[in-house]
Amino acid sequence: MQQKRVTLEEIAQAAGVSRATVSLVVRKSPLVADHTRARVEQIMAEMDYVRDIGAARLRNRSSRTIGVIVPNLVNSFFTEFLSGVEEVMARDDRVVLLANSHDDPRRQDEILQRFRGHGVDGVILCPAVGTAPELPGRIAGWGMPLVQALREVGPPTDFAGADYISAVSLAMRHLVAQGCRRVAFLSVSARTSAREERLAGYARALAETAAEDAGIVEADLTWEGAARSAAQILALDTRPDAVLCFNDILAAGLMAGLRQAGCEPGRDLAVVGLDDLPLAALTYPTLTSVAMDAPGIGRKAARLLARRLADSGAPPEQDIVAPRLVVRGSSPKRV
Amino acid sequence: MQQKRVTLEEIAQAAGVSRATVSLVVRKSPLVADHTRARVEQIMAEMDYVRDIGAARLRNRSSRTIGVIVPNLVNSFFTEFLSGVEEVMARDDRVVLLANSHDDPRRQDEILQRFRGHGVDGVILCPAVGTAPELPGRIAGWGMPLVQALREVGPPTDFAGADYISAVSLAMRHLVAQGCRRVAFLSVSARTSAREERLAGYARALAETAAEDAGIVEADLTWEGAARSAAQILALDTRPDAVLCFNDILAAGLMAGLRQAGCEPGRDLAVVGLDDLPLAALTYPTLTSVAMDAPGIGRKAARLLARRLADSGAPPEQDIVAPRLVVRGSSPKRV
DNA sequence: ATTCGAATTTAGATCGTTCTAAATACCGGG
DNA sequence: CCCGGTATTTAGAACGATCTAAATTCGAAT
Repeated sequence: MQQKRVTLEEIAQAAGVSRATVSLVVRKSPLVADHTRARVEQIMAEMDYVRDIGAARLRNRSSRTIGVIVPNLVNSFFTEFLSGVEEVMARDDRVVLLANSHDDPRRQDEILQRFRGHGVDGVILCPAVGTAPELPGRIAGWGMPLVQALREVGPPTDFAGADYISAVSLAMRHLVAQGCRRVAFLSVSARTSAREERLAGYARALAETAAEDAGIVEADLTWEGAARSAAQILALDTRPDAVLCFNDILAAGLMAGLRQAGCEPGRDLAVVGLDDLPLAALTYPTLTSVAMDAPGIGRKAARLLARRLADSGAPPEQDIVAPRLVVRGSSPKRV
Repeated sequence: MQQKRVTLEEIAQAAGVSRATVSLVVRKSPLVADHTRARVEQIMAEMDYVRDIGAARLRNRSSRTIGVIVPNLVNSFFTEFLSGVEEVMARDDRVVLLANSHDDPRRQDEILQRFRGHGVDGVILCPAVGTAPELPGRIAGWGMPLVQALREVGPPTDFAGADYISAVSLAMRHLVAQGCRRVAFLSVSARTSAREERLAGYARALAETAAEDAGIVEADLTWEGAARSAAQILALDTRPDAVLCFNDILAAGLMAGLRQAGCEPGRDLAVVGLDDLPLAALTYPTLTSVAMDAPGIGRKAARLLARRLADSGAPPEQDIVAPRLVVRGSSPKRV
């Protein structure tokens, strides 16, 4: 069965000191004399001591554990984000509790309760579609430090995300430079801040450039959904010469759908995605996209949370990464 | 600061019963009278009681937490796997501690120590490249239930994975049926059981079918690596008419590389992948692949661990999912 | 030697839960 | 109204660490 743990008490016994001293050694306190520390450390190594973090947390309220809630583990944008979070936390000797809300606010609530029960030090939340704007306030009421990431609800909290307004602008200016004029937008149907932001970017970019609004089409956030919407896009009143997509998954699906409909993406219709997933280099034609550095956003979110844990009084901070255009084959120069 | 928690004691006080009774209610013990239970539950709801799982674990040794170690969070095979694990665990009201070994055994060791300190109930491990075969034994020595997944080291433990030998056979028979004869294998360079298994499958399939070995080429496990290996493949002594790839990422990268080298994948050279990642439907030509049901493997791993937690004496079990061929555009009939 | 302050070490209470063993309440039958 | 038993409830000791406050040790200065 479960092996009995080696405890502080046993180490203390073996080293001929008190439990408290060993505890100080474990926590690398400068209070303990060098020779004592050395002896205790050696004995800990010999006896394979492993500190019980749960017990420690019970007393001092820090579990060195943080929770991360994402709405999805299939979209690689979230997993790249996650890997950034994990990287920083591991370096900081913290551990990540992972949960998937499946974009369901009820499940998200349950997860938060579970996290609460586990005594996480804080949470990084990418709010599910339909999350109540009051949620961040409630979480704060529990005394649980919160960083929102990628999406945002309610009044400002710590937030790490990407500037999709600029990203869409960037993409639009590129399309115009390539000679496109009638640009459609392939959006996602779920109402999230991510969607609103990109649509706002689209509107602003239309105002700023010579491009004309060829229409907005909606699809599920799956490549199949995007493929199905190809027909709709081709049937728009103003036949677009370019499509700007909510993200690379939709863009890739759209290209597949277009080809099926007899329209060669790139040649007949420029396509641009957002996020620059690894996928973008593997489609044909390769996909022009705007890179958002998902792991970077994850690292930023992790650092924001670390800062918040250190200083709960600091004012909320927004940490936004700048987009970077990556031109590939799906948006060639028009002649 | 950290809000003070509502404790059992306070609920007990408010309900006019003892701490022990409230504890029984929390744990849904049948010992407590219905009317008492009802009253206590109501008060718990009113006071927003959240049970401290850390404290509970300290006493009864079950944390309802399990650890998962994957070598990689970018390959979506692992994240799909992960989502299967997470799904089953969440349903079972357990929580997943996630860590990424980056295929580094030293990091993997550190993670295991952290997990130990957190008192996880068990671990699902996808061993890093170069993991010592003794590791599972050491973990067992700690009294920590272990399930290996996708890769395996050391003597048999509980294991959930896919039958890649059959998968490769399936792919090979398909290629032969399409009229291919000279089949090359694009492998990954890192030595893992996953690699050995697929190579063994390749060897066996060559023996079973009319196909001829056109050679084995190695690449990094990235699409860029695979793209670079396209030239090598085209330069093999026996010019292959088909390439079987270690996984879809390599297959997609290879197709991109082939095209760059002036060879049209599908038409000039059939390509088949393994895993059937979502990616496979989005390449051009779309990629024939062998589906391994990654989330299904994750669910199996989670269930194996749950079973092991319930009965630590049971004999080790291997749970292997069967492969399923998905034919797409990259392996057309030869004429 | 004595004293003082700094450097080290420690006893004992404590965190919030569950366990054990025992106490109390309740019920129907005699 | 007492009895035996079942049904419910409970006091108090754990679990393994950390905190507080106080005790001890150690030099150096007197």
